[in-house]
This record gives sequence, C-alpha cells and structure tokens, in this order.
Amino acid sequence: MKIPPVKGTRDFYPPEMAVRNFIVDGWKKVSLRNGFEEYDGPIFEYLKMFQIKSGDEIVEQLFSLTDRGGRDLALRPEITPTLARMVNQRINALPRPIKWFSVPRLFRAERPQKGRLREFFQWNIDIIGTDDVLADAEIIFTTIDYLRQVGLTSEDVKVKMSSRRLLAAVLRTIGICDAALEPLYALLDKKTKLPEGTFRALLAQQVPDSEVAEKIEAFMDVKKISQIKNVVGLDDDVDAAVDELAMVHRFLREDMEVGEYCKFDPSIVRGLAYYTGVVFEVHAQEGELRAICGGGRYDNLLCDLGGPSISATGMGMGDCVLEILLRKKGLVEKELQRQGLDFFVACVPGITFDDQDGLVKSTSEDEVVRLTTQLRKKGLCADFSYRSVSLGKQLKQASERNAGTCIIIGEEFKDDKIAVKDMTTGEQELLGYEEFLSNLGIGREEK
RNA sequence: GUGGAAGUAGCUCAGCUGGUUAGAGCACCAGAUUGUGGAUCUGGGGGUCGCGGGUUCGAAUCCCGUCUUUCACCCCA
Repeated sequence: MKIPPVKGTRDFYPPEMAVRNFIVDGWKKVSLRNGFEEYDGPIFEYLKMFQIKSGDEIVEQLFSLTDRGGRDLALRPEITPTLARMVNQRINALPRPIKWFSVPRLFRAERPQKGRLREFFQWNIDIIGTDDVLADAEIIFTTIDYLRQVGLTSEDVKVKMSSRRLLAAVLRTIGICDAALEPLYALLDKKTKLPEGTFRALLAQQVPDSEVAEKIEAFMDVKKISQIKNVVGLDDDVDAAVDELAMVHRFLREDMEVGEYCKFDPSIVRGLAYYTGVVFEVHAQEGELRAICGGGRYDNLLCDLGGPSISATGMGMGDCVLEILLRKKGLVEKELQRQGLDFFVACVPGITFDDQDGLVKSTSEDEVVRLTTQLRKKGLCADFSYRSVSLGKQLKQASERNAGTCIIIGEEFKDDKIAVKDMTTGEQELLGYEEFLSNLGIGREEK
C-alpha cells in the first residue's frame, strides 16, 4: 500500500535538507553573535494555553488531540506561549533582560498555499524584561543582520516599521473612540492589499465623519517619521510615540549602520491584538510574496498568560517564504555545492599485499576500509565503495559524492605509498602512507 | 472554510475530436572502459495514466465523486 505524505508537509531529501540547514544554521549563528541564548520547549502543550491568547478561531487551525489520560493537547502553532510559560515559571531566578532565541518546528491546520504550509520552522528572537526601545532596535537589527548574512541587500528587502502606540495615539487625537480602534486596525493593516477605492469605501463605513477619514488617509500616506506631527497636529501622546519610533530608527541608522534597510510605513499594523509598541515586518521589494517576518513589542502578554507584568519585544520568521525568496535571488545554489566528502578512498581491485614471510596480509579492498577508518578517526568525512568495481567507477562515485580528494590504493601500496588525487584540479601525487596520515591535521583550519 | 485550475515514469512534459502493446528528454542502473572521474555512445529497469465509480463494444482521453497540488478569498499567531 502506497502512503502519500500528509497534506501541507514536506519531505527533506538531502538537497532540501541542505537548504533547510543553511537557513537554520544561519538563524542560530546570527542569534548567538547578537547575544541571544537558545531555548526550546515541548512540541505539544495544553490546548488551553493557545486558547487563552488567541481565541476560538485559532483553535480551529490547531492540530489537537486527546491523550489517554483525557488531556486536551495541541501541536504548537507558535512558541511564544511556551516562552511565556517558561519565563513565568522562573521569572524570579532569571537575570534580565532575557535574550532568548529558538527555531521551533510549528504546526497549523490551515489550507496550504504558497509560502504557507502546515508544518514549518520559525526563527523566534525575544527580549524580555526591558521596555528600553534599544531592545526593539536590537530585535530589528538582529533580523537585518541575518538577512544581510545570507546575502539579501537593502535593494532586495525592506523593514517596514510603525508603532501600535503611535497608531493608537494618532487615532485618538483625530477623534476615534477606543472601542472603534480594533476593527480599524484590521482595516488599516489591509490598506496596501486593497484597491484605493475599496479601502476608501470600507473606511467610510467605519468612520462616517469624512473629515476624520481624510485625516486617517493623510496619516497613512506619511513617508517619514518627522512628518507625522505636521499631519496630525499637537498632542503629548503622539509626540511621545513619535519620539520613541524616531529613537528606534536613529539607533538603527546611526549606531547599528543598517538605516538603508529601514523605513517608516504606517500601514504596518500586524494582525494580532497583543502588540503594544513598535511593530515591523520585512517585505521583499519585488514580487507578491507575503511578509518574510514580523514582530514587535508585546508588553502585556506574559501577564495575560498568568505571569507578572513584564515587557517584551520579539520577532518571528518562517522558513517557507524566506526559502522562496532566497531561491529566487539565487542565494542557495552555492551552499548546495559546498557539501561533500573530504576524502573518497578507492583502490585497484583484487591486489593482495604480503607480509615479510610472503603470507597474504590484506587485499586492496581491506586497505580501503583501514585507511578510511584512520581518516574518520581524525574527524574527516570519508567514504568508499562497497562493491569491488573498476577504479574508473570508483572515481566516478568520488566525483558524484563531491569528494575534495580521492585516495587510490594500488600496486605502489607494496612500497607503502598511496596516490592522492585532487578532484578539482585532477592532479595526483604519490605519498608515503604514514607521512600522509601524520600531515593530515596540518593546514586544515584554514579550509 | 469558499471559489477557480491542474494531476500521465523519480523530474519536466507529449499523447489529435474515445480506437491495438502509453512515449520523449533529463535522472537512475549496466556495458563500451579490470590503474584514473565530470564527456560520448549503446542497452536496461521503472507507469493499475492520482484514486473510486459511471457512460461505451472499447476510456489516459467523456461524466460524477474523492484525494492531492496550485491560484484567489477568509485568516495570518
């Protein structure tokens, strides 16, 4: 019986696995060099934990199960609740600020489409326990640091940033009441995806006062943080929010040297209600891809999940959209070619080697295994052919395996010599067996 | 969850309005080549035409259902 892969999942054959590792290894490397420590939690949690934060609609998009003890569980659709749980559990013992990262495997029972599957990986970085905007800047910087690391330039991608606090202050100043904020956020979030006329019509529904609606539109057209005050007028809350966002931008531009990646964009709202401050998304400049990542400040979430009131800011980046973009930009091919063996050990089949008394000591096939063992003992990647086939076949295998060097055990092994062939240049030299082995470690660090 | 499009070999696809035994390229395996790889040539394996049902003397081809993929919505933690 043929069993197909489950809807929305991927099989990682070696080439796909190499790409996945390229992505994940980059995430980890960049996290560590920016001072984040890795954590992880269980792949399933109590269903209730996800319900608290997200509500019933989200529950329909969870893979849930009941265990034999009657516990209602769910495969994690995100790791932030787990992070909050772990931090809350040891909140008094953990030194702050907490700078943690994770690369969890996540599950969402949504209908799959381009850049969105039912099982995927997501890079999460969070800074918990400080309300300093420098932490927001660092989250954004670390995100850019990764994008830059894999070769995406400020021509390729842009960090669009705004602020929930700013948006709330602006809307209140204009005259929107608190109850109307949430549905309005949802609409503003969609502005760039809707035709202008449609947006205007929907806005008119929510905001009947055309003067107010015009002000909202004017705000949505603002290109620079410094222009906000001119459009909205004077207000202490707006001023404070503007200054805060301007400070994040200044850190990124003047101190972290990534200003060319960043721009203010008032249409960045983020879907979820729990964001409280700076919010941002990274988008590819060209093409119709969904956001590569998103993040922001969420000062109330830990408290909502049963912990103390502690501020936090973070970012999540999934692997699906990122991979599509990296492939489109030709940034993964090089990585695929780099993997391969250090050595492939081959032999001329059927040669026997005698000891001093003329008795058979070993065959060339035996010596292949012995030499490979020595190479592996030194931590090198080495392999050989199981079947005793012609030397030509073995060399072919060596090049298919992308071996850097091929070693040939032939007649000259009777004089304790081996042929060492460089597979890229094709050059070959005879070396003493012991001499070759003892020189192996040297010069390897430079590679 | 709603609507559109598609599904033929591991991959990309051909197969005219239903008509013998379903093809090609690439990939894979073997040989040419028992001490020298990436090339070339020759040969080979591999398909219940996504699955199930219907129409028909006859279905890869037409119809229905279903699964999967994909696009647009909903949503996007």
